[in-house]
Amino acid sequence: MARPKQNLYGQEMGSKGFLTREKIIATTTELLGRRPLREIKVAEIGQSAGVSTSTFYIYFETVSDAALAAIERVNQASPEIINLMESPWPRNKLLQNSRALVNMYFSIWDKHHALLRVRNFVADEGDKRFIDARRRSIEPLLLRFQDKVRELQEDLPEERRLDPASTVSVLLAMLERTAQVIRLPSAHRATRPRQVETAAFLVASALSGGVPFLDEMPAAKGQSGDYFKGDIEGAASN
Amino acid sequence: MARPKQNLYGQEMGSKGFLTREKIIATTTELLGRRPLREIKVAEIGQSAGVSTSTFYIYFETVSDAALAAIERVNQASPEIINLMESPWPRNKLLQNSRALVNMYFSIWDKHHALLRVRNFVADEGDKRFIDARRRSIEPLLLRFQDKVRELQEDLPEERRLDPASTVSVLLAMLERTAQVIRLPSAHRATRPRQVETAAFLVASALSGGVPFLDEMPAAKGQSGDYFKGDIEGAASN
DNA sequence: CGCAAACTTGACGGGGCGTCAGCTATTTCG
DNA sequence: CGAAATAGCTGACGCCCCGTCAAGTTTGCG
Repeated sequence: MARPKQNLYGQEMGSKGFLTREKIIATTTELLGRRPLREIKVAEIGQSAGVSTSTFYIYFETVSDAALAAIERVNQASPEIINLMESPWPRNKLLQNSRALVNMYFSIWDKHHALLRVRNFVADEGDKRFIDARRRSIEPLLLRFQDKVRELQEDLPEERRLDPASTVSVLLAMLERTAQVIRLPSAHRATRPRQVETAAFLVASALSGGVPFLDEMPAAKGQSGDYFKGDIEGAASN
Repeated sequence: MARPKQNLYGQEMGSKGFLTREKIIATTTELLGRRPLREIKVAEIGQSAGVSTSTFYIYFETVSDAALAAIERVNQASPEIINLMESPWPRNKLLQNSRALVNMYFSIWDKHHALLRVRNFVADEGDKRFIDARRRSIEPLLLRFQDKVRELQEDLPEERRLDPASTVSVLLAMLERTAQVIRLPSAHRATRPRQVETAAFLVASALSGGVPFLDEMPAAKGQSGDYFKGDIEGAASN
């Protein structure tokens, strides 16, 4: 977002500078698809992009910064997904729609897995720019997801509803990580279609708040501490 | 595991060498708690551990290798968790037990988040040693999780059961990522206790295979492709 | 055309990387 | 015990990447 109008020297960027910057971003994107971030050198980007390292430093401070610019271009909320999330989800289509959502979500991760992985990793390290990039990228999805939670749980008695913000946060966490894990070789017999199926099942369960064991369900928004008094060692450490 | 008996020079390690190696691992662990992996220099580890950089290279090839050694020491399957997973889970305690499990799991991530994050990131990049480290670390949990799926779904008609391997893979993915995300500042009102609650709810749902919308549930192990025919762009790319 | 702003680069000092020869400490064993 | 063998440690060095700067080239505009 907020495409910069100046380079790092404070100069107004004209068409030539803009193109050079674009080429650097494109090259960085390309390299990140083939090699871990930490192995990508400024000299390598320069060589592939056909500019000197000095030129690189006119537009970016570090390789991570160039990667961030590439990451900002990834649209996690494709028109298809938005469209799906904004259409009504009748009860008898809940699982089908969840499945479609999961597949759409995974296909975006398939396409951009290197960039999205780096984004999340650096964000997890606490880098505010990457945290913001992630937040901005998932926000359109997140808000519509929350609406779906409210929509699908409006029939439930209040005390059995799940908190929309927390529910969506956990669901997106599941989707993010499953999209990654699904790419790793699995020693156990977890196949992609079956993991899609499980993910869809969980999305549907959480969205609808449906539970088959209501008899023992306490206030759904309760404090978890009430039910687990074991020795949580340093649960708030670091 | 498989503590090396030799250093990288092919020498048998005596007690002195062993202690030096331990000190390097401990220092690496400590530094990783304060600073991202990529910023940690060999010289810094050496200085903190009271050895020269040359000594470092006798025991490890790179900083990542030292980090891997530190990671191998983390036991994700604490006795408490194993104990919980091996005890019976009566239906009317399903959610409580799930909640306890989630809290135990999160507390381990709280304690070792830096190491576990690095482990998963490097594994996701395709590094076999880190992939193996992750697999070995979660296996005790994973197997017992699978047993619970079978145990809790044995009453269900076969066509409604979830595939244990895929179910557990997705659940662990959810727990791993949620344990991370829970640490990030949340712009929306997702609080830790509520995210624990949602995670526990999803664990309980998946373990029991319970669904409130059985009427439209197809063969639970089906191919996801049957239900989503939209334009999945490059779902198997890269 | 001519000037100012935009753009690019080669060259360079600084610093982390990884190796090696040579020294010290410990162990082995006659 | 003493000496040879083995384990352990390090300073110094060459290499490569980093990030900057002064000095050049190109572009746009009056």
